Amino acid sequence: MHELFAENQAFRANGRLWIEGPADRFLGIGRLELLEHIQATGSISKAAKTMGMSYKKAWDLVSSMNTQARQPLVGAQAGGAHGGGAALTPAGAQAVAEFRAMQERFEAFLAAETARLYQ
Amino acid sequence: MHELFAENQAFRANGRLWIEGPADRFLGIGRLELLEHIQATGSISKAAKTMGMSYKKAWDLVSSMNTQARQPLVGAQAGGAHGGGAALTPAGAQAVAEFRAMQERFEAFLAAETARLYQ
DNA sequence: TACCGTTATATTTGCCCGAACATAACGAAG
DNA sequence: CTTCGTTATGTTCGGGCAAATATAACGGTA
Repeated sequence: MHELFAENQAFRANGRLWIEGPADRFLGIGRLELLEHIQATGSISKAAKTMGMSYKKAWDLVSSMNTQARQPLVGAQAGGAHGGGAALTPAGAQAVAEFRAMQERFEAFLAAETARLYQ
Repeated sequence: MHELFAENQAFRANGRLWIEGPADRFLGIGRLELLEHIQATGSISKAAKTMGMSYKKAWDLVSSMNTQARQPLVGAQAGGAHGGGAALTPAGAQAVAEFRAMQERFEAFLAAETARLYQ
């Protein structure tokens, strides 16, 4: 393979990884980061803002995950002290931890494949 | 993780894998299959037709690969006995073999990750 | 009870990417 | 020198999906 690519190692293996259900995508890197931001901020709207994402899109993603999972990943309440808020359920926290680990194994795979291009 | 997913194992890990250069995507599963069809048919247009792809799109993909690689992956000639044709160069055949193997390693990775969801 | 920031949801707008269409050149063969 | 199937390339068109916009409801608090 090394003969095919430039000496400066300009080429690399890359990819996308996700978990999908029968109907739709369930969890990918974008949804993972959204969950992590919800975990950090306690709010869907704050998480969306920090990611440069519209609230509607963020809410649609959360809705997709909550309806597909056996148990919701995000619990939210409208109204109240500061307008409301959202937090990860235990299932959500577990999903974040597990998929983050899966993503890291995938990145290790990609690094190994990139190295292989030049071995 | 097993508590998050249904007993019927409806969820699975999936993904996309490709090799990218400094400017653009270089080789993915779609381009790989195109190269394999060119290899089998000796023609860009026949390969495109069997894949249900427009000739222009197929040619654009071939052009992208040929301009990014150190050596062209596909050699083609217009005109002649039966209008011309196209064939993989040795570099093209090598790229097909190597990326096909990479893709199969990726599919093994996905199968292992899917199994892990329910372990 | 007015206010505030959030959740929740529908509708409209806009834009980009791919599909479709069009055209030219090539070169052996008859 | 016409025909044929292919390579080669530009341009136009349309649909689908993301973005933007709009609106309502919620429920503590002051």
